[in-house]
Amino acid sequence: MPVMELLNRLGSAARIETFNVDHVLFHRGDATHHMYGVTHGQAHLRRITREGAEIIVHRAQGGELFAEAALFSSHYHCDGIAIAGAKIAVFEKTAMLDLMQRDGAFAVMFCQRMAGQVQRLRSNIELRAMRSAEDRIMAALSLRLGERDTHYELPGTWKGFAQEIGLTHEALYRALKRLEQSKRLKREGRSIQLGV
Amino acid sequence: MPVMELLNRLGSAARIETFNVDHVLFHRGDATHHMYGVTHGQAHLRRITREGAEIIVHRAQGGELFAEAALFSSHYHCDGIAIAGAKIAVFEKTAMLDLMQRDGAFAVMFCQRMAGQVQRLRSNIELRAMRSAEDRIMAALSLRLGERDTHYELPGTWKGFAQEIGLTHEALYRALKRLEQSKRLKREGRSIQLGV
DNA sequence: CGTCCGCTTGACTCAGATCAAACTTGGTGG
DNA sequence: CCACCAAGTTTGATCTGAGTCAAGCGGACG
Repeated sequence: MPVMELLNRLGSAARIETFNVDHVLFHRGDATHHMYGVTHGQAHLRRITREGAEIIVHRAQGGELFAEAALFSSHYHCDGIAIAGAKIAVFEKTAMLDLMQRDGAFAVMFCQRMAGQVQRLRSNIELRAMRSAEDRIMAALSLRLGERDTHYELPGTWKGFAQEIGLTHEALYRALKRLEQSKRLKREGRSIQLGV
Repeated sequence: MPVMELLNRLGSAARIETFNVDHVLFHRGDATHHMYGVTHGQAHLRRITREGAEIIVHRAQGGELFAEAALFSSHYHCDGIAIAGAKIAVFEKTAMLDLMQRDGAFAVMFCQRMAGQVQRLRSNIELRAMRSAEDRIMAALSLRLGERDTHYELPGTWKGFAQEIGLTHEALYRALKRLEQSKRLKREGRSIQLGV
């Protein structure tokens, strides 16, 4: 788990904090002094529009980095919130940047993580451009499968999957049913068989 | 323009190619030897689903890097296509990685670019989660505006804007009209005034 | 044993997609 | 300088499929 790796590498420039109620880690506009990593639970990036609506820009899960963009910006662009029950690793921004400058291999690894994220985010956007629920599901599954694979074990819940691809769970279940009826996939619980 | 910067830094490990018809830069599954940058025109990342449907995973514009993920992967995950009329910078993968390893500042800069992209992509996804065209437009504009700004000059066309936020141009124009009628914005050509 | 949550299905509604058509703008080339 | 073509802009009519609300089932977990 790279969050743990980071904790070791940074030594005293890192620590872990635990929150048993929702807690604001930073406010939009604050000067950036830290980057974070989620070790347990969730953390959210949130933005308030000028009309007062709240939009969640990102939900980080256990194992993921959080607010990486802080490294490259003088102030935060969103509010950062640790959700009740979360354990959050806190890294000194300057120490991180130093480490990247000094250790090329580390910098490359960090870039790799970011590149992976960019890839996944892009795929997700293109996915959501598909109007039809059925196409969207099939495309999402295709993206998650290897080239020749035809079987897939859903990591989370179907409801969660629906959210990830931008559908309501009802729409998802109905589309799944149609896909099964037209023999484009078979499923049993959370295990999926493509084609036939 | 950072693509140009890269060309200088990499010297003989970089070159520019021009394409007057659509051209496949690389196929999915090919070993990765190059990363690219778009200097003019467009390049697409494309994937073919097992049902034969084509999905465009990414459309890179002039000035953007293209297929950065190739740096961290042994083979391409998509097909890469230079659109007719494009000028594409071609960078040796190994030279890029070397440079990043050796030059910490360069690595940090590269990460910064990626971080910026991640931010924009995330915002975009959250944007598309909004059902209402009006909310979507207002939120998109809010994201592009500075905190206190109230005026904005649209960089591209309205039609392009519609695509970026996942609406048809018809839906966009109609929603704009409603927003104007309810005095939530005013516009004149491509210049926009929020509120009143 | 009760509660929570994921799962599943039904009925209805509506906002945005789609198809169509006209007008404007801008740029190209003769 | 004007004719012309391509692309953006604007509006109308219609339709459809996903959202919403509602309700019931079953398994997990304390």
